[in-house]
Amino acid sequence: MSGQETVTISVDTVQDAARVLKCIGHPVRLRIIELLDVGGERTVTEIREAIGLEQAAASQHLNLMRDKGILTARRDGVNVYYDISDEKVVRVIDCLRACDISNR
Amino acid sequence: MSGQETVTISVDTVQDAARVLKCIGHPVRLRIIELLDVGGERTVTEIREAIGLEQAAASQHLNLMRDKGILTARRDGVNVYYDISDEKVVRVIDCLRACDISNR
DNA sequence: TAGAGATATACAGATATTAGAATATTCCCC
DNA sequence: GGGGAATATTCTAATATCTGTATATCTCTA
Repeated sequence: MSGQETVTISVDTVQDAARVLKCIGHPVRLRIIELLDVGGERTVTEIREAIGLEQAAASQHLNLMRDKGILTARRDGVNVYYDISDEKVVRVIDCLRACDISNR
Repeated sequence: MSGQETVTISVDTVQDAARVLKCIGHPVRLRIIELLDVGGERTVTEIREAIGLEQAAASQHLNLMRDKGILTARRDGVNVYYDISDEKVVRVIDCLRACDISNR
């Protein structure tokens, strides 16, 4: 570390961090992440029913998060199981809970 | 707590958390928060120059975050000093750094 | 009060997001 | 191979967001 660097998230990577945060910053997607964080991997249908989503909407949100690298998808026969791909995301979510960001 | 609740961020407050996250999830705004977190309160002009923003753009992003309760504004004569309003937001940002969410 | 610097607001065009409906694909089982 | 369930893709309309330009407001000082 140089010591003169004031921005600890570099300018280059701010883009990526912002992209992930923005993606998480949607009520439906946040609830999906919550669900997966608490209960582990789930089928699209399970997620759909737990949260109350149209099939297409569920699929779209899940794909979006997979594209961003937030979720992984694992096919098992007819089902596709989604799960959180990266412990880092979980830690941010845990921090959200700990900080109770919504209770202001 | 009832014990049957599986979603630890309640459905009601997920909306607010998502709103804050989405707001933070913008490269410019994330950099502004970074700047304020590291160096404390700053003038609009200082922020503007540090990040390289048009005056109107800076003002708009700052206002947006103030509206969301992320920043506070304090007028001192001709200048308006912005700062992070809530330790909670700082902690989420710190967590972001700790988790290095952008380095995946 | 006039002028100047700092900040905010209004508006418009471009772009992105979102939800829903329809359709397609994939996979298993018969 | 055919049927059916699970999931994905495509398209569209409504809405929201972003950026830039122009204009307005605020505050100090002369």
